[in-house]
Amino acid sequence: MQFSLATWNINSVRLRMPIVERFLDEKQPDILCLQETKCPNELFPIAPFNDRGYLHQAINGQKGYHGVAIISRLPLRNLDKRDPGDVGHARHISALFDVSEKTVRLHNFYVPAGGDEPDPAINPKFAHKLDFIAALKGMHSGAEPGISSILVGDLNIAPLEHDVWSHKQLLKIVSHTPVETEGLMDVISSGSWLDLMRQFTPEPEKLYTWWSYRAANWELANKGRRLDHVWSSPDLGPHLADVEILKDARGWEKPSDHVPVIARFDF
DNA sequence: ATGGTTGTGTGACAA
Repeated sequence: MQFSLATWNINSVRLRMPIVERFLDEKQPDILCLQETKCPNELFPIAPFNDRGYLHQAINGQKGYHGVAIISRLPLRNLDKRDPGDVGHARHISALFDVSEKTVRLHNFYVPAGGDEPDPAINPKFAHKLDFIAALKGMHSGAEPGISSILVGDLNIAPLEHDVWSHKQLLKIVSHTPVETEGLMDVISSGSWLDLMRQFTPEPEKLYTWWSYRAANWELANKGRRLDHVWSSPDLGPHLADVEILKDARGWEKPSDHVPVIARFDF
């Protein structure tokens, strides 16, 4: 059987429902993980998802900022949420689901962007981002015996040289500073995570999931970064069939500045 | 080019 899972920083779920519906109709993932929903739970637009067979949701939202959600055709259980730094931000939710013979713990993260100054001593937003890296470092893909793991989301870090348009020019830019990139690569190796997006597309091929709104022509300039990620425990690696970055979505009407990433598995 | 754009929610902040 095939199973597919998508992640997308949507930058306001209510404003973007037309392109969310288009995405679901065209790609039909079994599970969609959203970040930056900017929507209180009681105002989350459930009906368009239910109409398409997504009867299960795990939502952690708040007014105005942040917010994450897992939208699923498969039942979700054992919901959990974390708040690294204990600042009251809705930036994580996790759930268990069953697919084929596997039980999977799915984590959906929205790591803080971290502001402009990459110095935790003077920039509390960067310190908060480092709290998330520390929290991720405490997570192992084999944390729960007998349960596989998938971790997705907008991690707001482009860890590899070819995850950005210019490694040299971005070394002092938040999202690609050494403390972030080395931190995230430590998380991947110490937690035994597989970086699924790089399984079939290793460096030096460029991979981007985000293009700034501020470019006059995002496509022509192509100054992208890979800020969105899909990781799994090693046991799921042999089941990975394909990873698609839906770059076209950056050109849809009223787009998010991030595009969806879809991982497809054969079980 | 130390700019530029977008969203929330109606002023300032986050990204």
